[in-house]
Amino acid sequence: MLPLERQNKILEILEQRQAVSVDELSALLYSSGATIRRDLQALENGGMIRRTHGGAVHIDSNSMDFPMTLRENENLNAKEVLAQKALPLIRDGQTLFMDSSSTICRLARHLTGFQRIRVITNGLKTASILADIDGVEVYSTGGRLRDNAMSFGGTQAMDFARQFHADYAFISCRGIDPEVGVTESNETEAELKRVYIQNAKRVVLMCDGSKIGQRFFCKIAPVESIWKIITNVQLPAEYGQ
Amino acid sequence: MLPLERQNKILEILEQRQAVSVDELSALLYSSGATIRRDLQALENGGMIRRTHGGAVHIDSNSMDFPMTLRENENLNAKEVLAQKALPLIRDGQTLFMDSSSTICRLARHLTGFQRIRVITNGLKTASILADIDGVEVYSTGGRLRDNAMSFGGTQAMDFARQFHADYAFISCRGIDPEVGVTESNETEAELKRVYIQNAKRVVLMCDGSKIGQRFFCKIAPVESIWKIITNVQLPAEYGQ
DNA sequence: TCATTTCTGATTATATATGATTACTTTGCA
DNA sequence: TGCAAAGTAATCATATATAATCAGAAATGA
Repeated sequence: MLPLERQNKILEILEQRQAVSVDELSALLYSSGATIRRDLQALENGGMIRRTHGGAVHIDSNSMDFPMTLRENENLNAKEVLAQKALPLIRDGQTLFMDSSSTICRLARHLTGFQRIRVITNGLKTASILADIDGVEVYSTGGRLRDNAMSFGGTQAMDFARQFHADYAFISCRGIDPEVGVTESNETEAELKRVYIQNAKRVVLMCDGSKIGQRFFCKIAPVESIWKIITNVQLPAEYGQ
Repeated sequence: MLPLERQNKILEILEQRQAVSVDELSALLYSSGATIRRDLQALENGGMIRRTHGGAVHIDSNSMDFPMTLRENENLNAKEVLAQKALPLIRDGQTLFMDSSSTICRLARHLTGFQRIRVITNGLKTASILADIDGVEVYSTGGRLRDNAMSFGGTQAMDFARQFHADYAFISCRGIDPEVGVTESNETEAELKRVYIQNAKRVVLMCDGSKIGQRFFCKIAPVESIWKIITNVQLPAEYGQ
């Protein structure tokens, strides 16, 4: 059997079964263990499978499409908790602004089972996740793509967002403080969040405890303009929640 | 037997079977191993098949998506071949329109090593790939995200594109025919491509041989408005190339 | 017609793939 | 923790496939 033909067969087998052992492949494909191992190594180098001791496992194709950034992996639990708290607010037929942060992106993953939800976002990853969810109509702001943040910004993005009015704006921030209000470290991101806030009926701020009491350079809005703060810690009284 | 006739037979055989060996082809087509090997090499250079030691395997369109290590780059597929042909056209400092097709997306992956390239695209994946490349400034059209195509479309996307003027428009299509011109099966995608064509100095059409002579519902542009057609087969004279 | 180019198959030196062997690593269990 | 079993990577000899070269055959074009 030809080398690539054999490797293709291995891939086929791994699409039907989650995992397979070297011995099984060896028997199925009439090749020695050494040959199978070399095939598996080649496939792994190409990113097609993942090796395990004694065999290989399937890599599912969407997980490799957009490799998770480090930022999303850290504090995963906290973000998941915030998403679960936010979810009950949402109803069928609503229109939502969602910023490009990884916290809000986490919420996007859970937007399943709704009908006629409309989302306007400047987050590339959020948009691509929502694209796969039935019942969600996605609008992306477009504009200049900010390299490291995977988010759109700039005049065009703001103009785009201004065309809509939403039931909720789901936003995150770098810091929130009773005196200074909600702050962000990047002006491009901040100005777009201001647009979201202006054009939404209710503003939901989602941030973990580490942001509380922090102050950053760009002011987004005073605490009073936030309808609800969703966080994983007890909030002091000054936040008016 | 003529060389091209023999190569077509090889392709036919490989459409029915996953893989075939040089010896088998040699027997089936009454030619020496050397001749078969030369045919296979030609087909591989055109991106039509993938060579393996002892024979060749069929290229199936999903498996070729992308994980390509350096060593695997020697095995080119059709989209890769087109990308390599298009690359020399591009110069530092230029502005490019790129559509959302997978063919153009492949070109995007190679846009490395340039300076001050500006790209306007409606392709979600193209945008996210370019975001990671230094020297490329990415603008995404935004607009309604078309679920299955991972691309933006609609009025907003068109309005956005109209704000720019580009040196090149790199577009793909479903069909091209000397009489009907360039066609597409989806109107949303087609109307955006028309905007790209109108606002670009030169239009480069990239498509593999299977599109030649095909006609689809939505007309994009006549053949004359295409500055250069990049394909992996010999073009008949009527295409004016 | 002849000259030129392209194509072909034989030859050979080189490169690749394979399975056996062996020494080493990981795993799981006591 | 340490030991046995299972799995692996490295090496090697062998078989097979390949690219490179060449000379003759077939097509091409003046």
